[in-house]
Amino acid sequence: MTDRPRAQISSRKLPKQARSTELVAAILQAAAQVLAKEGAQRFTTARVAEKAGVSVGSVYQYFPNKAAILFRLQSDEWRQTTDLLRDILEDKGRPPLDRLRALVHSFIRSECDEAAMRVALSDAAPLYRDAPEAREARASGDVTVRRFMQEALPDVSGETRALAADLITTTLATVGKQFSETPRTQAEIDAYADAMANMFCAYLESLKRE
Amino acid sequence: MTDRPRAQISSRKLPKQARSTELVAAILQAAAQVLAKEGAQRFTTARVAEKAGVSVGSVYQYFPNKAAILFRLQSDEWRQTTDLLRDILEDKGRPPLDRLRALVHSFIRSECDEAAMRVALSDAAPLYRDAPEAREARASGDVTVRRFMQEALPDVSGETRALAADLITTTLATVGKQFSETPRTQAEIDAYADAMANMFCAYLESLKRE
DNA sequence: GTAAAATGCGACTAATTCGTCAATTTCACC
DNA sequence: GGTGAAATTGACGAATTAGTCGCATTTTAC
Repeated sequence: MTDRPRAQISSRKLPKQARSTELVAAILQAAAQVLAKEGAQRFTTARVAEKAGVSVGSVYQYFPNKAAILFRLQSDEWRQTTDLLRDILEDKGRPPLDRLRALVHSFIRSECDEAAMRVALSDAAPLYRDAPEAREARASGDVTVRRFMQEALPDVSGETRALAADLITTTLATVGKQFSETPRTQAEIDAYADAMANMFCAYLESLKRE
Repeated sequence: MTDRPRAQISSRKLPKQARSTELVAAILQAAAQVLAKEGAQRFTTARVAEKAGVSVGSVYQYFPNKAAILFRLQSDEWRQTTDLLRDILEDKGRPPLDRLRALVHSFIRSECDEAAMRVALSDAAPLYRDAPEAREARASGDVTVRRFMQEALPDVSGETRALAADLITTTLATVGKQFSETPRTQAEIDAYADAMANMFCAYLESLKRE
């Protein structure tokens, strides 16, 4: 066709490495925005590139395919959550059940922030969840919770403890996600987190008594 | 997949002859199979039609769009679950907490049957969940659980009870789904259901004591 | 037996999407 | 200023998909 005028975007001159690093960051940020605003269905490489002010070609320079972008977003999200979790659970200055309560509240609150993005990310899960990297990422995260359970329930058998850890982790994650899918007031959020914390504590207490 | 929610999701026209009734049944059965075997990504009207031994045109004769087929599958599934739930919870011959235990076991077991189809169905949820019909369907189902909670926790405030009902229902549904996503032995299934039932019972007991 | 209604067909259209690649621009270094 | 490699571009190819429409076939009603 005809030659088209260049879009002259005045980007700072930067050393090679930094330039591409920024590009990756821009792509990820744009991806998060597209995901939150448009939803998983309308999350396309073209839209991400446009939002990032970059061409599709550049996106494919740093990500092998669409799923890789989504997986990266999910990984970042997940590591953030894991860090939060560890900080709270390993604060040895407080009784275990207090820490668990605090954990539930933090988690639910953080789940309700950026709810749109998280929901869309889980809508898109079919695209990346079968990747081997995704599997191994999931497996490596239960260590903290196991250690906590060992401290909270020292006299309970390892098997029961592992099951309880699994159940609590899964409940927190899945119920939190479901809960955040509809908009809530802060009061509702706190009430729900309280109820969940009560349930967990009652459960652990009952295991202690056995 | 299309992106925006379709205007209408209910049946386009009602089958009048026996022939067409059979056709609808064939489409639904084929749809369930395609969903289970191919997953949400590869669930297309063409594949459903082929599996049903029918043409795409015929599919569109009775379903206004793809989402309608998925919604119908979901509805059927959901009604089946609701019936199961009611039968168990309203068996007045047994103590409430016994019934709750039985409910958890039944639910988890049923969730693990046809796991592939249910997972795919929830993967496809973005396609039908925003439809008005889907919203109202969800809302109408908590009655049974509320009644049960009233019986199990007569002395607890209505607010607390409603919250507990919501929490238990959501936990059962979401954790059950997550649990069924990976293949399990019967022993694992029973152990997990036991743990979950223990958690619920401990929670309700703790509410009674307050 | 026949006409009208109901049902069924499937090639086709229009739209969307992912990912590629030859051409172009930028930039570090001379 | 000049040079070549790295970075970036965006039009394009290939593939897939939802949904339509005119026509063929079957059933029903009389």
